[in-house]
Amino acid sequence: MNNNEQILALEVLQKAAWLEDYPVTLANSLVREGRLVRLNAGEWAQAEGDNRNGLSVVIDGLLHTYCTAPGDRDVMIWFAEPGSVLGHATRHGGGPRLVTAVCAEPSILLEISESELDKVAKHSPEIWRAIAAFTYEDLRNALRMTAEIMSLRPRERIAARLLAIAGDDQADKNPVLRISQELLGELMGVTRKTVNIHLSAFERDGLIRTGYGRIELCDLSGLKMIANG
Amino acid sequence: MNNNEQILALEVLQKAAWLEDYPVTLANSLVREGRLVRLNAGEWAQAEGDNRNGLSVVIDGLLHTYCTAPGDRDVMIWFAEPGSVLGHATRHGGGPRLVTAVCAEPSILLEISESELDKVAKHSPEIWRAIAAFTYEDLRNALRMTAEIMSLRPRERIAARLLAIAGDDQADKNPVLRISQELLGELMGVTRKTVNIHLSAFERDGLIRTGYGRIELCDLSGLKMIANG
DNA sequence: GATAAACTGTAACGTTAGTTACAATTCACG
DNA sequence: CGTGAATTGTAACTAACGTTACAGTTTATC
Repeated sequence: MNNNEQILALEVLQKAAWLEDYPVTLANSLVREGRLVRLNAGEWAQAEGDNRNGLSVVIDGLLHTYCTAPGDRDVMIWFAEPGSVLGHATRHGGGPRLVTAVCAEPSILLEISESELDKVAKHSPEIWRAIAAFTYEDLRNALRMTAEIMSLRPRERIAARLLAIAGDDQADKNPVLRISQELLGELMGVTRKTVNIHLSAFERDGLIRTGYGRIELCDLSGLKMIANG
Repeated sequence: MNNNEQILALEVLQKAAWLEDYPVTLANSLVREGRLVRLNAGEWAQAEGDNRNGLSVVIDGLLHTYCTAPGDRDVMIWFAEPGSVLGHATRHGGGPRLVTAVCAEPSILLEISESELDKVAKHSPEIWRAIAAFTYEDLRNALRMTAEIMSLRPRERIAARLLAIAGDDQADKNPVLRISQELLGELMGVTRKTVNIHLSAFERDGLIRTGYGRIELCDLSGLKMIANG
């Protein structure tokens, strides 16, 4: 059982974008040093402000990440899926964690503490380079999001976010998002009503098809045109 | 002359937050391997999408960083001052740069290419850890900005941004920002008019004093209260 | 299959920021 | 000093989103 999970963890690490350019031994070391943790839906993987150091790699499940704005307002930032990394790894503490991560489904995390990272780094110092890489990727997404919110109006922003959530699944079929309009609004800082209005308009124009907790993107290029103004 | 600049570069690196926990030899190596570049106001240090790798450390001057949203809309993200780092350093290219950096003043940059970084890393592999650290710091700022934009209304956002720009200069005197209302608006995604309305209100309430291209923060705790709703 | 929970559709109203345009002020540079 | 550029002040109008509330629909759970 535990063994199965270890094998799964190894597979996830090997396929993760931030590790794919590094030797397999690195993924092996991480699984060997880290601890697998099972969490139920609703449980917190980590809280913003935690001072525990180290990383948590999502092996299975789905988490939602939140960030706190001034005035104790939480805003949902993004999802963490298998392969995503939570937490940080700066030297000497380096300050509190950035986000709160809550399990949306039962999930499995691989937790690697600061000292365990040090052990891995002893034989594979390039681990820090890999960590810099995924942090940079997170930075890219955060900046993109910031630029979108600042320069796009809700209608365009909704189109842009739909495309971002769909990701690069350039499969042959139309991408289908399983997400409520309420959550969509939370993700982009508008109310459900606003989301609803624009989704209805998109559906009228044949760009998407909506259902109960479900959005099918039918015309990706049309959505891109809207996102681009 | 060049020697003076090298000494300056060394000082800046030694004082930079992301290097302060590392031995001085690391800063020395970076200065030795890198090249000092002088740029005039208006010149681009790097463009978003550039595929050159490597880092640029701001040694002197001031740059504005911009990010592009869908539809070729540029939004100003932040400033880069001495000690800031531009660029990225992921393995195997790792994709285009995130931001466009434009000199607001004549500036001096220390450019360190990917291969030069590799040379430094040969003797000091911990350089990657330092790079991960400042990338994480940038991520922190970007997420904070995202959370602010999503959850705060312009009035509160303006207060929050004023405090962020003032930074941690918790000197005895009131912080003074030298920035136009136009630029402020660009920084937080609202129009100059909106900035103007709220700044006027703040001034009426004695929180700030405005002048030509100048804002003095008189009541930091009052501004914090507004930022917190 | 029945009941509750979650999600979506819709509406009236008020607020607020964007748009556009122009005038007044301050500064920089010669 | 004096001219032009940059910055700030102001205004009327429009459009859009937020707020609040409730009804209708789909799914989940037992």
